[in-house]
Amino acid sequence: MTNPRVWKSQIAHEIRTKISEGHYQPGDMLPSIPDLIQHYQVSRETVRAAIALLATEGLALPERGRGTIVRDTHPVTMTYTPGAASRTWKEQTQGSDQVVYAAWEEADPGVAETLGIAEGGPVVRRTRHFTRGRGVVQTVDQWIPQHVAGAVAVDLANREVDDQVNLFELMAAAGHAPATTTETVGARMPTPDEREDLSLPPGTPVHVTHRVTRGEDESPLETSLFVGAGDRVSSTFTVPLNY
Amino acid sequence: MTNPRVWKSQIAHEIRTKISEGHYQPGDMLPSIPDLIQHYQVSRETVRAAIALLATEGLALPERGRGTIVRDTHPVTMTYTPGAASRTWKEQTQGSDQVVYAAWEEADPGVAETLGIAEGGPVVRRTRHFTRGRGVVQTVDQWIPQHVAGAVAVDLANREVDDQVNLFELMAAAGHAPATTTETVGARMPTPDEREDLSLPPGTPVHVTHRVTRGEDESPLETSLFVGAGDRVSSTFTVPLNY
DNA sequence: GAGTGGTCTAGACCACCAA
DNA sequence: TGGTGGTCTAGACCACTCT
Repeated sequence: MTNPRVWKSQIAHEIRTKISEGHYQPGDMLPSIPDLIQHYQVSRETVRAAIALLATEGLALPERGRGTIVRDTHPVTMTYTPGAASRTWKEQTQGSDQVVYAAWEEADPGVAETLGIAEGGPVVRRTRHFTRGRGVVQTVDQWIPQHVAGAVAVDLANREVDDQVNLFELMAAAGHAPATTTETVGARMPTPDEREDLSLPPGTPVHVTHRVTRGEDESPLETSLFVGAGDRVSSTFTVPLNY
Repeated sequence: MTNPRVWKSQIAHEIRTKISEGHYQPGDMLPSIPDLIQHYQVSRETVRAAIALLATEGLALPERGRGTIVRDTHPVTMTYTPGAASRTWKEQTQGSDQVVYAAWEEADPGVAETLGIAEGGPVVRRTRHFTRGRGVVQTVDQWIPQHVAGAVAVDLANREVDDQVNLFELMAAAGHAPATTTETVGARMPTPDEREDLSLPPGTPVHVTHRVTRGEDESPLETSLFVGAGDRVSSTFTVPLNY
């Protein structure tokens, strides 16, 4: 044979099919492990391996003492719209955001390069958590170079300053008016830290947005890294066409 | 104890740390399973479970007969830029795209709604594969409603017509000039089909873009669904700011 | 306490790769 | 042919939830 025995994939495939055909609805309990052992006449670990596969695909959520729940596949409940600010977040999502960290730091190589400053140069770093319902849905790290942060009328290294809209307006007032943002959007699996911060179930990717805000002269004014729960955050962009 | 025994997570954690600290570099081989059994004095399945964890996180890639390779964490090698067309794809990435399917179909409910036509109404569906190096990197499904597809000077249900730029120009020539696109970007784990099409290693999410192209009067002209390998595709948007 | 999933073991056999 | 990872087993013990 070219293949080893196939129980694991076989069982996973059958359950996956039953989910996609609606035999098992989101919220339903899957048959218990002992039931599946009976049904397929295989060992416990084999059944668990099949379920684990479905879990990493985001289709099932095993819970100790209760059973295995069929997950809602794409409950994309929230939209982050770029080029807008946290005011928009609140309006659109009825969520909230909170500054959890703000301080002067030395720019690491990556940040220094995107901001066009010297490595190790002074930057303000601000970390925010965006919340909706219970639980953090997106985290943001923001870096602002000294020549911008120092020109602004408030102390950005202070957690009190918590409104993005004001920040952009303050920048404008300080002679650093933001003109455009460039956002690069990608996906990857979360680090263990991110899984904890965002309470991610197994098999849920994160949605990563790297933003650079520039002034009229194209000089970078700030850069941010948004990391959102892949099953709860998406981004919408509208772009005029030229072809 | 509140926790069961922890070997699996413990071993995974140690290896993960060694990767992030550079003791194991991308491309290196991890110690073999027998070595790790020796080192940690645990059973084979326990070691495999730890490695499987790292694999689903995208950090390790076990290969039969060879060993387990440390994966390159974020090799985002390619950029899809929205509002542009496949001409741009070729210029930017030195890749190619190929039409693998083109035919008239009946609109399913979702497509019908986004296109603003009747459910089951006639649409042209076109599927393309975007390739770079060896292997498909992104697949696209596109739906064009009859009043647009029928007005265009070529037969879109024919696979020969393969250039997106021409399509937009053809639409314009037929009195349906595209004016804007709205793109919604998200992330999720792939279906088994997608894993095969895109040759995705375990633990790699897909990067999903849902696009709607509209004319001057906001009427939908086409909709597309882009599904890309999360470790190879990202999207970049530049947006003028208004705050 | 009964039932659920989580972890671990010791051993077996298989598929694949490279020398 | 020897080493690597992949699958599977039968049984044990543990942690958690619900009644």
